[in-house]
Amino acid sequence: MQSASVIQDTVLPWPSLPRTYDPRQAPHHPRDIPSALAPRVANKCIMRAFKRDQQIFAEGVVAEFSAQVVTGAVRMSTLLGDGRRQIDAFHLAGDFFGIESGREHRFSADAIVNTTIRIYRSSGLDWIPADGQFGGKAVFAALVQSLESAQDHALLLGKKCAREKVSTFILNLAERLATGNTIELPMSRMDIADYLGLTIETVSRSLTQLQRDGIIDLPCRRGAIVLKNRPALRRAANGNQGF
Amino acid sequence: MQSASVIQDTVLPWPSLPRTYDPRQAPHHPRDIPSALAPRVANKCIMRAFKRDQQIFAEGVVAEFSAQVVTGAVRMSTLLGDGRRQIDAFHLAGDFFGIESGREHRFSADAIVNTTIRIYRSSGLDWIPADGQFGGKAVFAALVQSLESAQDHALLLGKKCAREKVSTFILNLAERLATGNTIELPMSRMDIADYLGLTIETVSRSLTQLQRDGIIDLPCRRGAIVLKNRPALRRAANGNQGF
DNA sequence: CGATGGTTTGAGTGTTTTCAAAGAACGTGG
DNA sequence: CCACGTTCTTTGAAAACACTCAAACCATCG
Repeated sequence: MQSASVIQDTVLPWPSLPRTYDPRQAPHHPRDIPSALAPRVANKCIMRAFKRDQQIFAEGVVAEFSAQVVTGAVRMSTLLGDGRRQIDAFHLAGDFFGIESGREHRFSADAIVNTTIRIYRSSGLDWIPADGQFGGKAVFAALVQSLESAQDHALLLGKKCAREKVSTFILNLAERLATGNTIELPMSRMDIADYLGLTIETVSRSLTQLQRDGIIDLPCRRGAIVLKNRPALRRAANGNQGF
Repeated sequence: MQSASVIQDTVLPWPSLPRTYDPRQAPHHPRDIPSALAPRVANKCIMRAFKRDQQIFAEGVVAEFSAQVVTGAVRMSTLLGDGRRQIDAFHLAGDFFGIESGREHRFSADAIVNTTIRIYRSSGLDWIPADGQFGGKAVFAALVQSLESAQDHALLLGKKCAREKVSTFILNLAERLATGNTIELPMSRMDIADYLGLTIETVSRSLTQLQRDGIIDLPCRRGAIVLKNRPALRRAANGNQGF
Protein backbone atom coordinates (compact mmCIF):
# COMPACT_ATOMS: atom_id res chain seq x y z
CA MET A 1 0.00 0.00 0.00
CA GLN A 2 1.35 3.40 -0.82
CA SER A 3 1.45 5.76 2.08
CA ALA A 4 3.63 8.51 0.67
CA SER A 5 2.53 11.43 -1.44
CA VAL A 6 0.51 13.25 1.16
CA ILE A 7 -0.23 16.88 0.57
CA GLN A 8 -0.78 17.91 4.13
CA ASP A 9 -0.61 16.03 7.38
CA THR A 10 -2.06 17.61 10.48
CA VAL A 11 -2.56 15.67 13.68
CA LEU A 12 -5.72 16.76 15.39
CA PRO A 13 -6.17 16.27 19.14
CA TRP A 14 -8.58 13.71 20.56
CA PRO A 15 -12.04 14.94 19.70
CA SER A 16 -14.32 15.90 22.52
CA LEU A 17 -17.45 13.99 21.48
CA PRO A 18 -16.53 10.35 21.94
CA ARG A 19 -19.98 8.71 22.04
CA THR A 20 -18.61 5.23 22.26
CA TYR A 21 -20.20 2.29 20.57
CA ASP A 22 -21.44 -0.57 22.72
CA PRO A 23 -22.71 -3.59 20.79
CA ARG A 24 -24.76 -4.86 23.72
CA GLN A 25 -26.53 -1.55 23.97
CA ALA A 26 -30.02 -1.28 22.51
CA PRO A 27 -29.51 -1.09 18.75
CA HIS A 28 -30.07 2.35 17.33
CA HIS A 29 -30.48 3.23 13.71
CA PRO A 30 -27.12 4.04 12.12
CA ARG A 31 -28.46 7.21 10.58
CA ASP A 32 -29.04 8.67 14.05
CA ILE A 33 -25.35 8.65 14.79
CA PRO A 34 -23.49 11.69 13.53
CA SER A 35 -20.36 10.92 11.61
CA ALA A 36 -17.28 11.94 13.52
CA LEU A 37 -15.64 12.96 10.28
CA ALA A 38 -16.56 16.61 10.54
CA PRO A 39 -13.64 18.43 8.97
CA ARG A 40 -14.03 18.92 5.25
CA VAL A 41 -10.85 19.51 3.39
CA ALA A 42 -10.61 19.79 -0.35
CA ASN A 43 -7.94 17.72 -2.02
CA LYS A 44 -5.98 17.43 1.19
CA CYS A 45 -5.71 14.84 3.82
CA ILE A 46 -5.61 15.30 7.53
CA MET A 47 -4.57 13.10 10.40
CA ARG A 48 -7.00 12.51 13.16
CA ALA A 49 -6.94 10.54 16.38
CA PHE A 50 -9.75 8.36 17.69
CA LYS A 51 -10.07 6.87 21.11
CA ARG A 52 -10.76 3.25 21.89
CA ASP A 53 -14.29 2.30 20.77
CA GLN A 54 -14.94 5.68 19.22
CA GLN A 55 -16.93 5.63 16.04
CA ILE A 56 -15.22 6.92 12.89
CA PHE A 57 -18.28 6.78 10.70
CA ALA A 58 -21.64 5.04 10.86
CA GLU A 59 -23.34 2.61 8.53
CA GLY A 60 -25.79 4.50 6.40
CA VAL A 61 -24.19 7.93 6.51
CA VAL A 62 -23.18 9.61 3.29
CA ALA A 63 -19.71 8.50 2.29
CA GLU A 64 -17.78 11.72 1.96
CA PHE A 65 -14.48 10.43 3.24
CA SER A 66 -12.27 7.44 3.14
CA ALA A 67 -9.24 6.86 5.25
CA GLN A 68 -6.08 4.99 5.95
CA VAL A 69 -5.01 3.56 9.28
CA VAL A 70 -1.74 5.07 10.46
CA THR A 71 -1.55 3.52 13.91
CA GLY A 72 -4.02 1.36 15.78
CA ALA A 73 -6.84 -0.75 14.39
CA VAL A 74 -10.30 -0.23 12.96
CA ARG A 75 -13.25 -2.58 12.80
CA MET A 76 -15.88 -2.52 10.06
CA SER A 77 -19.22 -3.86 11.16
CA THR A 78 -22.87 -4.01 10.26
CA LEU A 79 -25.95 -4.77 12.32
CA LEU A 80 -28.85 -7.04 11.44
CA GLY A 81 -32.30 -5.90 12.45
CA ASP A 82 -32.39 -7.98 15.62
CA GLY A 83 -29.07 -6.73 16.93
CA ARG A 84 -26.77 -9.43 15.61
CA ARG A 85 -23.50 -7.86 14.54
CA GLN A 86 -21.24 -9.05 11.77
CA ILE A 87 -17.71 -7.72 11.59
CA ASP A 88 -16.64 -7.53 7.99
CA ALA A 89 -12.99 -6.71 8.43
CA PHE A 90 -10.27 -5.43 10.73
CA HIS A 91 -8.02 -2.77 9.30
CA LEU A 92 -4.49 -2.40 10.61
CA ALA A 93 -1.75 0.18 10.04
CA GLY A 94 -1.43 0.94 6.35
CA ASP A 95 -4.85 -0.36 5.32
CA PHE A 96 -7.29 1.82 3.44
CA PHE A 97 -10.95 1.72 4.36
CA GLY A 98 -14.21 3.48 3.69
CA ILE A 99 -13.98 3.36 -0.09
CA GLU A 100 -17.57 3.03 -1.23
CA SER A 101 -19.34 2.65 -4.50
CA GLY A 102 -22.69 4.01 -3.43
CA ARG A 103 -23.72 7.17 -1.71
CA GLU A 104 -23.66 5.71 1.77
CA HIS A 105 -21.28 3.72 3.88
CA ARG A 106 -22.28 0.08 4.03
CA PHE A 107 -20.48 -0.52 7.32
CA SER A 108 -19.77 1.29 10.53
CA ALA A 109 -16.13 1.96 11.27
CA ASP A 110 -14.90 2.09 14.84
CA ALA A 111 -11.49 2.49 16.38
CA ILE A 112 -10.78 -0.69 18.33
CA VAL A 113 -7.93 0.89 20.26
CA ASN A 114 -6.59 4.41 20.28
CA THR A 115 -6.02 4.98 16.60
CA THR A 116 -4.76 7.63 14.22
CA ILE A 117 -6.02 7.72 10.68
CA ARG A 118 -5.34 9.77 7.60
CA ILE A 119 -8.58 11.05 6.15
CA TYR A 120 -9.02 11.62 2.44
CA ARG A 121 -11.68 13.70 0.83
CA SER A 122 -14.39 11.64 -0.81
CA SER A 123 -14.38 8.00 -1.71
CA GLY A 124 -15.66 5.96 -4.54
CA LEU A 125 -16.31 6.10 -8.22
CA ASP A 126 -15.21 9.70 -8.57
CA TRP A 127 -11.73 8.61 -7.66
CA ILE A 128 -11.25 6.57 -10.73
CA PRO A 129 -10.72 9.27 -13.33
CA ALA A 130 -8.59 11.17 -10.87
CA ASP A 131 -5.06 11.67 -11.97
CA GLY A 132 -2.29 12.57 -9.63
CA GLN A 133 -0.54 10.77 -6.90
CA PHE A 134 -3.44 9.14 -5.16
CA GLY A 135 -6.17 8.50 -7.70
CA GLY A 136 -6.87 5.58 -9.95
CA LYS A 137 -4.75 2.53 -9.46
CA ALA A 138 -4.16 2.90 -5.73
CA VAL A 139 -7.88 3.03 -5.06
CA PHE A 140 -8.51 0.19 -7.43
CA ALA A 141 -5.84 -1.87 -5.71
CA ALA A 142 -7.33 -1.13 -2.29
CA LEU A 143 -10.73 -2.13 -3.55
CA VAL A 144 -9.43 -5.35 -5.04
CA GLN A 145 -7.73 -6.17 -1.78
CA SER A 146 -11.05 -5.66 0.01
CA LEU A 147 -12.70 -7.97 -2.49
CA GLU A 148 -10.15 -10.73 -2.07
CA SER A 149 -10.30 -10.37 1.66
CA ALA A 150 -14.11 -10.55 1.60
CA GLN A 151 -13.95 -13.66 -0.57
CA ASP A 152 -11.47 -15.33 1.74
CA HIS A 153 -13.67 -14.37 4.65
CA ALA A 154 -16.70 -15.98 3.00
CA LEU A 155 -14.73 -19.15 2.43
CA LEU A 156 -13.76 -19.20 6.08
CA LEU A 157 -17.29 -18.55 7.30
CA GLY A 158 -18.89 -21.05 4.98
CA LYS A 159 -16.61 -24.01 5.12
CA LYS A 160 -14.49 -23.98 8.23
CA CYS A 161 -15.11 -25.26 11.73
CA ALA A 162 -14.38 -23.30 14.91
CA ARG A 163 -10.83 -24.54 15.36
CA GLU A 164 -9.98 -23.80 11.74
CA LYS A 165 -11.56 -20.37 11.90
CA VAL A 166 -9.65 -19.33 14.98
CA SER A 167 -6.38 -20.75 13.66
CA THR A 168 -6.82 -18.95 10.34
CA PHE A 169 -7.56 -15.74 12.16
CA ILE A 170 -4.48 -15.87 14.38
CA LEU A 171 -2.26 -16.77 11.44
CA ASN A 172 -3.59 -13.95 9.32
CA LEU A 173 -3.19 -11.44 12.11
CA ALA A 174 0.36 -12.59 12.82
CA GLU A 175 1.30 -12.08 9.18
CA ARG A 176 -0.25 -8.64 9.01
CA LEU A 177 1.10 -7.38 12.31
CA ALA A 178 4.49 -8.93 11.58
CA THR A 179 5.71 -8.60 15.15
CA GLY A 180 7.40 -11.94 15.42
CA ASN A 181 5.77 -14.69 17.43
CA THR A 182 4.06 -12.52 20.02
CA ILE A 183 1.01 -10.77 18.72
CA GLU A 184 -0.96 -8.16 20.59
CA LEU A 185 -4.63 -8.54 19.77
CA PRO A 186 -6.22 -5.12 19.49
CA MET A 187 -9.71 -6.63 19.58
CA SER A 188 -11.78 -8.38 22.22
CA ARG A 189 -13.14 -11.93 22.13
CA MET A 190 -16.49 -10.43 21.24
CA ASP A 191 -14.98 -8.80 18.16
CA ILE A 192 -13.25 -12.00 17.14
CA ALA A 193 -16.47 -13.97 17.59
CA ASP A 194 -18.47 -11.53 15.48
CA TYR A 195 -15.79 -11.67 12.82
CA LEU A 196 -15.60 -15.46 12.72
CA GLY A 197 -19.31 -16.18 13.03
CA LEU A 198 -18.91 -17.82 16.42
CA THR A 199 -19.72 -17.02 20.04
CA ILE A 200 -17.20 -15.70 22.51
CA GLU A 201 -17.36 -18.98 24.39
CA THR A 202 -16.47 -21.00 21.31
CA VAL A 203 -13.60 -18.65 20.48
CA SER A 204 -12.32 -19.00 24.02
CA ARG A 205 -12.63 -22.78 23.95
CA SER A 206 -10.84 -23.00 20.60
CA LEU A 207 -7.98 -20.87 21.89
CA THR A 208 -7.71 -22.96 25.03
CA GLN A 209 -7.62 -26.11 22.93
CA LEU A 210 -4.87 -24.71 20.69
CA GLN A 211 -2.93 -23.86 23.82
CA ARG A 212 -3.43 -27.35 25.24
CA ASP A 213 -2.09 -28.73 21.93
CA GLY A 214 1.05 -26.64 22.34
CA ILE A 215 0.36 -24.63 19.19
CA ILE A 216 -0.06 -21.27 20.88
CA ASP A 217 0.44 -19.80 24.31
CA LEU A 218 -1.93 -17.46 26.11
CA PRO A 219 0.03 -15.33 28.57
CA CYS A 220 -1.60 -13.78 31.60
CA ARG A 221 -1.57 -10.37 29.94
CA ARG A 222 -4.94 -10.06 28.26
CA GLY A 223 -4.96 -9.65 24.51
CA ALA A 224 -1.66 -11.34 23.77
CA ILE A 225 -1.00 -14.59 21.94
CA VAL A 226 2.35 -16.28 21.46
CA LEU A 227 2.80 -18.57 18.47
CA LYS A 228 4.64 -21.69 19.58
CA ASN A 229 4.28 -23.87 16.49
CA ARG A 230 3.52 -22.02 13.31
CA PRO A 231 3.47 -25.06 10.97
CA ALA A 232 0.99 -26.80 13.24
CA LEU A 233 -1.12 -23.66 13.35
CA ARG A 234 -1.05 -23.53 9.57
CA ARG A 235 -2.24 -27.13 9.45
CA ALA A 236 -4.95 -26.43 12.02
CA ALA A 237 -6.12 -23.54 9.85
CA ASN A 238 -6.57 -25.85 6.88
CA GLY A 239 -8.34 -28.70 8.52
CA ASN A 240 -5.59 -31.20 9.26
CA GLN A 241 -6.41 -32.10 12.82
CA GLY A 242 -3.59 -34.41 13.77
CA PHE A 243 -0.28 -33.70 12.12
CA MET B 1 -24.89 -3.67 -16.03
CA GLN B 2 -24.08 -2.29 -19.41
CA SER B 3 -24.27 -4.77 -22.21
CA ALA B 4 -24.07 -2.48 -25.21
CA SER B 5 -20.98 -1.13 -26.87
CA VAL B 6 -19.51 -4.35 -28.22
CA ILE B 7 -17.03 -4.18 -31.02
CA GLN B 8 -17.52 -7.62 -32.48
CA ASP B 9 -19.80 -10.47 -31.53
CA THR B 10 -19.15 -13.91 -32.93
CA VAL B 11 -20.94 -16.97 -31.63
CA LEU B 12 -18.61 -19.93 -31.57
CA PRO B 13 -19.97 -23.50 -31.67
CA TRP B 14 -19.81 -25.80 -28.66
CA PRO B 15 -16.16 -26.52 -28.10
CA SER B 16 -14.97 -30.08 -28.52
CA LEU B 17 -13.03 -30.49 -25.29
CA PRO B 18 -15.69 -30.34 -22.58
CA ARG B 19 -13.87 -32.04 -19.69
CA THR B 20 -16.68 -31.44 -17.26
CA TYR B 21 -16.10 -30.63 -13.65
CA ASP B 22 -17.30 -33.06 -11.03
CA PRO B 23 -16.92 -31.85 -7.44
CA ARG B 24 -17.15 -35.35 -6.03
CA GLN B 25 -14.29 -36.50 -8.23
CA ALA B 26 -10.83 -36.87 -6.70
CA PRO B 27 -9.60 -33.30 -6.33
CA HIS B 28 -7.03 -32.35 -8.90
CA HIS B 29 -4.81 -29.33 -8.84
CA PRO B 30 -6.45 -26.43 -10.67
CA ARG B 31 -3.31 -25.76 -12.63
CA ASP B 32 -3.61 -29.14 -14.33
CA ILE B 33 -6.84 -28.16 -16.02
CA PRO B 34 -6.43 -26.29 -19.28
CA SER B 35 -8.46 -23.15 -19.57
CA ALA B 36 -11.23 -23.46 -22.09
CA LEU B 37 -10.69 -19.85 -23.05
CA ALA B 38 -8.42 -20.57 -25.98
CA PRO B 39 -9.20 -17.86 -28.48
CA ARG B 40 -7.14 -14.73 -28.05
CA VAL B 41 -8.57 -11.63 -29.55
CA ALA B 42 -7.05 -8.23 -29.19
CA ASN B 43 -9.40 -5.46 -28.15
CA LYS B 44 -12.38 -7.40 -29.38
CA CYS B 45 -14.86 -9.60 -27.70
CA ILE B 46 -16.31 -12.86 -28.88
CA MET B 47 -19.34 -14.84 -27.90
CA ARG B 48 -18.87 -18.40 -26.89
CA ALA B 49 -21.20 -21.19 -25.81
CA PHE B 50 -20.56 -23.56 -22.94
CA LYS B 51 -22.46 -26.72 -22.13
CA ARG B 52 -23.94 -27.61 -18.78
CA ASP B 53 -21.13 -28.24 -16.25
CA GLN B 54 -18.42 -27.25 -18.68
CA GLN B 55 -15.53 -25.38 -17.21
CA ILE B 56 -14.93 -21.84 -18.46
CA PHE B 57 -11.69 -21.31 -16.64
CA ALA B 58 -9.95 -22.95 -13.74
CA GLU B 59 -8.76 -21.63 -10.41
CA GLY B 60 -5.06 -20.92 -10.64
CA VAL B 61 -4.76 -20.38 -14.38
CA VAL B 62 -3.41 -17.10 -15.65
CA ALA B 63 -6.21 -14.56 -15.93
CA GLU B 64 -6.09 -13.45 -19.52
CA PHE B 65 -9.80 -13.03 -20.01
CA SER B 66 -12.84 -11.82 -18.26
CA ALA B 67 -16.38 -12.30 -19.42
CA GLN B 68 -20.02 -11.38 -19.22
CA VAL B 69 -22.91 -13.81 -19.05
CA VAL B 70 -25.28 -13.38 -22.00
CA THR B 71 -27.60 -16.30 -21.35
CA GLY B 72 -27.48 -19.03 -18.76
CA ALA B 73 -25.64 -19.06 -15.45
CA VAL B 74 -22.09 -19.39 -14.19
CA ARG B 75 -20.81 -20.58 -10.85
CA MET B 76 -17.58 -19.37 -9.26
CA SER B 77 -16.03 -21.88 -6.88
CA THR B 78 -12.88 -22.74 -5.05
CA LEU B 79 -11.69 -25.95 -3.47
CA LEU B 80 -10.09 -26.44 -0.08
CA GLY B 81 -7.26 -28.96 0.18
CA ASP B 82 -9.49 -31.75 1.43
CA GLY B 83 -12.06 -31.42 -1.34
CA ARG B 84 -14.57 -29.13 0.35
CA ARG B 85 -15.94 -26.75 -2.20
CA GLN B 86 -17.10 -23.20 -1.58
CA ILE B 87 -19.17 -21.44 -4.18
CA ASP B 88 -18.41 -17.75 -4.09
CA ALA B 89 -21.07 -16.46 -6.43
CA PHE B 90 -23.57 -17.28 -9.14
CA HIS B 91 -23.49 -15.04 -12.19
CA LEU B 92 -26.64 -14.56 -14.25
CA ALA B 93 -27.35 -12.86 -17.56
CA GLY B 94 -25.67 -9.46 -17.66
CA ASP B 95 -23.17 -10.11 -14.87
CA PHE B 96 -19.46 -9.64 -15.43
CA PHE B 97 -17.05 -12.15 -13.97
CA GLY B 98 -13.40 -13.11 -14.07
CA ILE B 99 -12.04 -9.66 -13.28
CA GLU B 100 -8.90 -10.30 -11.30
CA SER B 101 -6.30 -8.22 -9.57
CA GLY B 102 -3.51 -10.76 -9.58
CA ARG B 103 -1.98 -12.86 -12.30
CA GLU B 104 -4.19 -15.87 -11.71
CA HIS B 105 -7.87 -16.58 -11.36
CA ARG B 106 -8.82 -17.08 -7.73
CA PHE B 107 -11.90 -19.13 -8.58
CA SER B 108 -12.98 -21.70 -11.12
CA ALA B 109 -15.82 -20.67 -13.38
CA ASP B 110 -18.25 -23.28 -14.69
CA ALA B 111 -21.36 -23.07 -16.78
CA ILE B 112 -24.21 -24.37 -14.60
CA VAL B 113 -26.53 -24.80 -17.58
CA ASN B 114 -25.94 -24.28 -21.27
CA THR B 115 -24.57 -20.78 -21.29
CA THR B 116 -23.31 -18.16 -23.71
CA ILE B 117 -20.80 -15.62 -22.59
CA ARG B 118 -19.09 -12.64 -24.08
CA ILE B 119 -15.34 -12.88 -23.61
CA TYR B 120 -13.18 -9.82 -23.19
CA ARG B 121 -9.47 -9.69 -23.59
CA SER B 122 -7.60 -9.40 -20.32
CA SER B 123 -8.90 -8.49 -16.95
CA GLY B 124 -7.68 -6.48 -14.07
CA LEU B 125 -5.59 -3.51 -13.22
CA ASP B 126 -4.65 -2.80 -16.82
CA TRP B 127 -8.25 -1.99 -17.47
CA ILE B 128 -8.30 1.08 -15.33
CA PRO B 129 -6.46 3.55 -17.51
CA ALA B 130 -8.36 2.25 -20.48
CA ASP B 131 -10.50 4.81 -22.16
CA GLY B 132 -13.31 4.02 -24.53
CA GLN B 133 -16.63 2.44 -24.09
CA PHE B 134 -15.70 -0.46 -21.91
CA GLY B 135 -12.76 0.56 -19.77
CA GLY B 136 -12.60 2.28 -16.46
CA LYS B 137 -15.87 2.90 -14.75
CA ALA B 138 -17.70 -0.17 -16.03
CA VAL B 139 -15.00 -2.45 -14.72
CA PHE B 140 -14.84 -0.53 -11.49
CA ALA B 141 -18.60 -0.83 -11.11
CA ALA B 142 -18.51 -4.56 -11.78
CA LEU B 143 -15.77 -4.96 -9.24
CA VAL B 144 -17.65 -2.95 -6.66
CA GLN B 145 -20.71 -5.06 -7.23
CA SER B 146 -18.61 -8.18 -6.63
CA LEU B 147 -17.32 -6.64 -3.44
CA GLU B 148 -20.75 -5.77 -2.10
CA SER B 149 -22.04 -9.16 -3.06
CA ALA B 150 -19.11 -10.85 -1.30
CA GLN B 151 -19.74 -8.75 1.81
CA ASP B 152 -23.42 -9.63 1.83
CA HIS B 153 -22.47 -13.24 1.35
CA ALA B 154 -20.14 -13.12 4.34
CA LEU B 155 -22.90 -11.63 6.46
CA LEU B 156 -25.22 -14.43 5.40
CA LEU B 157 -22.66 -17.16 6.06
CA GLY B 158 -21.57 -15.77 9.39
CA LYS B 159 -24.76 -14.75 11.05
CA LYS B 160 -27.73 -16.55 9.54
CA CYS B 161 -29.31 -19.93 10.26
CA ALA B 162 -30.32 -22.43 7.60
CA ARG B 163 -33.86 -21.15 7.12
CA GLU B 164 -32.65 -17.57 6.82
CA LYS B 165 -29.90 -18.54 4.41
CA VAL B 166 -32.23 -20.40 2.08
CA SER B 167 -34.87 -17.66 2.24
CA THR B 168 -32.30 -14.98 1.47
CA PHE B 169 -31.02 -17.02 -1.43
CA ILE B 170 -34.43 -17.53 -3.02
CA LEU B 171 -35.33 -13.88 -2.57
CA ASN B 172 -32.10 -12.69 -4.10
CA LEU B 173 -32.45 -15.04 -7.04
CA ALA B 174 -36.04 -13.97 -7.63
CA GLU B 175 -34.99 -10.34 -7.77
CA ARG B 176 -32.14 -10.99 -10.14
CA LEU B 177 -34.00 -13.31 -12.47
CA ALA B 178 -37.06 -11.04 -12.36
CA THR B 179 -39.37 -13.63 -13.85
CA GLY B 180 -42.34 -13.00 -11.63
CA ASN B 181 -43.18 -15.46 -8.90
CA THR B 182 -41.96 -18.60 -10.62
CA ILE B 183 -38.22 -18.93 -10.65
CA GLU B 184 -36.29 -21.58 -12.53
CA LEU B 185 -33.26 -22.56 -10.50
CA PRO B 186 -30.33 -23.12 -12.82
CA MET B 187 -28.34 -24.79 -10.07
CA SER B 188 -28.62 -28.05 -8.15
CA ARG B 189 -29.16 -28.51 -4.42
CA MET B 190 -25.48 -29.33 -4.19
CA ASP B 191 -24.60 -25.94 -5.66
CA ILE B 192 -26.98 -24.16 -3.33
CA ALA B 193 -25.57 -26.03 -0.35
CA ASP B 194 -21.98 -25.14 -1.27
CA TYR B 195 -23.01 -21.53 -1.74
CA LEU B 196 -24.86 -21.28 1.57
CA GLY B 197 -22.42 -23.26 3.68
CA LEU B 198 -24.92 -26.04 4.29
CA THR B 199 -25.45 -29.64 3.20
CA ILE B 200 -27.91 -30.68 0.51
CA GLU B 201 -30.08 -32.32 3.12
CA THR B 202 -30.37 -29.15 5.15
CA VAL B 203 -31.17 -27.12 2.05
CA SER B 204 -33.86 -29.61 1.13
CA ARG B 205 -35.32 -29.62 4.63
CA SER B 206 -35.39 -25.82 4.74
CA LEU B 207 -37.19 -25.69 1.40
CA THR B 208 -39.71 -28.26 2.55
CA GLN B 209 -40.32 -26.30 5.71
CA LEU B 210 -40.85 -23.07 3.77
CA GLN B 211 -43.33 -24.94 1.60
CA ARG B 212 -45.14 -26.34 4.64
CA ASP B 213 -45.39 -22.77 5.96
CA GLY B 214 -47.06 -21.71 2.72
CA ILE B 215 -44.26 -19.30 1.83
CA ILE B 216 -43.12 -21.07 -1.30
CA ASP B 217 -44.32 -23.91 -3.49
CA LEU B 218 -42.14 -26.64 -4.93
CA PRO B 219 -43.77 -27.94 -8.12
CA CYS B 220 -43.11 -31.43 -9.40
CA ARG B 221 -40.89 -30.05 -12.13
CA ARG B 222 -37.39 -30.16 -10.73
CA GLY B 223 -35.55 -26.87 -10.36
CA ALA B 224 -38.56 -24.62 -10.04
CA ILE B 225 -39.77 -22.62 -7.07
CA VAL B 226 -42.96 -20.59 -6.84
CA LEU B 227 -43.09 -17.67 -4.44
CA LYS B 228 -46.42 -17.70 -2.64
CA ASN B 229 -45.82 -15.10 0.04
CA ARG B 230 -43.03 -12.69 -0.65
CA PRO B 231 -43.38 -10.57 2.52
CA ALA B 232 -43.22 -13.69 4.66
CA LEU B 233 -40.18 -14.84 2.71
CA ARG B 234 -38.56 -11.49 3.30
CA ARG B 235 -39.24 -11.84 7.01
CA ALA B 236 -37.89 -15.38 7.01
CA ALA B 237 -34.74 -14.09 5.36
CA ASN B 238 -34.18 -11.61 8.16
CA GLY B 239 -34.80 -13.82 11.12
CA ASN B 240 -38.40 -13.10 12.07
CA GLN B 241 -39.71 -16.60 12.54
CA GLY B 242 -43.34 -16.05 13.26
CA PHE B 243 -44.87 -13.01 11.65
C1' DC C 1 -40.46 -48.96 -19.29
C1' DG C 2 -36.59 -49.48 -16.70
C1' DA C 3 -32.18 -47.33 -15.29
C1' DT C 4 -30.04 -43.29 -13.51
C1' DG C 5 -29.07 -39.41 -10.77
C1' DG C 6 -30.76 -35.85 -8.06
C1' DT C 7 -33.92 -34.99 -4.20
C1' DT C 8 -36.41 -35.91 -0.07
C1' DT C 9 -37.07 -38.06 4.32
C1' DG C 10 -35.66 -40.46 8.60
C1' DA C 11 -32.80 -41.59 12.65
C1' DG C 12 -28.76 -40.86 15.25
C1' DT C 13 -24.58 -38.23 16.15
C1' DG C 14 -21.62 -34.30 16.84
C1' DT C 15 -20.38 -29.52 17.10
C1' DT C 16 -21.69 -25.24 18.46
C1' DT C 17 -24.81 -22.53 21.09
C1' DT C 18 -27.14 -21.22 25.19
C1' DC C 19 -27.46 -20.45 29.92
C1' DA C 20 -25.04 -20.01 34.12
C1' DA C 21 -21.30 -19.22 37.16
C1' DA C 22 -16.59 -18.89 38.42
C1' DG C 23 -12.12 -16.84 37.47
C1' DA C 24 -8.83 -13.32 36.20
C1' DA C 25 -7.16 -8.77 34.51
C1' DC C 26 -7.78 -3.89 34.54
C1' DG C 27 -9.09 0.68 36.39
C1' DT C 28 -10.40 3.43 40.17
C1' DG C 29 -10.33 5.28 44.60
C1' DG C 30 -8.82 5.15 49.05
C1' DC D 1 0.46 0.64 46.95
C1' DC D 2 -3.30 -2.12 47.95
C1' DA D 3 -8.36 -3.16 47.93
C1' DC D 4 -12.29 -3.17 45.52
C1' DG D 5 -15.60 -3.20 41.74
C1' DT D 6 -16.12 -3.69 36.95
C1' DT D 7 -15.51 -5.98 32.81
C1' DC D 8 -13.76 -9.45 30.07
C1' DT D 9 -12.62 -14.20 29.81
C1' DT D 10 -12.85 -18.96 30.89
C1' DT D 11 -15.18 -23.15 32.18
C1' DG D 12 -19.17 -26.30 32.80
C1' DA D 13 -23.60 -28.59 31.70
C1' DA D 14 -27.58 -28.96 28.88
C1' DA D 15 -29.98 -27.99 24.64
C1' DA D 16 -30.40 -26.83 19.77
C1' DC D 17 -29.13 -26.99 15.28
C1' DA D 18 -26.98 -28.78 11.40
C1' DC D 19 -24.43 -32.87 9.93
C1' DT D 20 -23.76 -37.82 8.75
C1' DC D 21 -25.31 -42.05 7.24
C1' DA D 22 -28.87 -44.55 5.09
C1' DA D 23 -32.85 -45.53 2.49
C1' DA D 24 -36.83 -44.29 -0.14
C1' DC D 25 -38.67 -41.36 -3.62
C1' DC D 26 -39.35 -39.57 -8.16
C1' DA D 27 -38.13 -36.65 -12.31
C1' DT D 28 -35.53 -37.24 -16.41
C1' DC D 29 -33.47 -39.76 -20.13
C1' DG D 30 -32.25 -43.42 -22.83
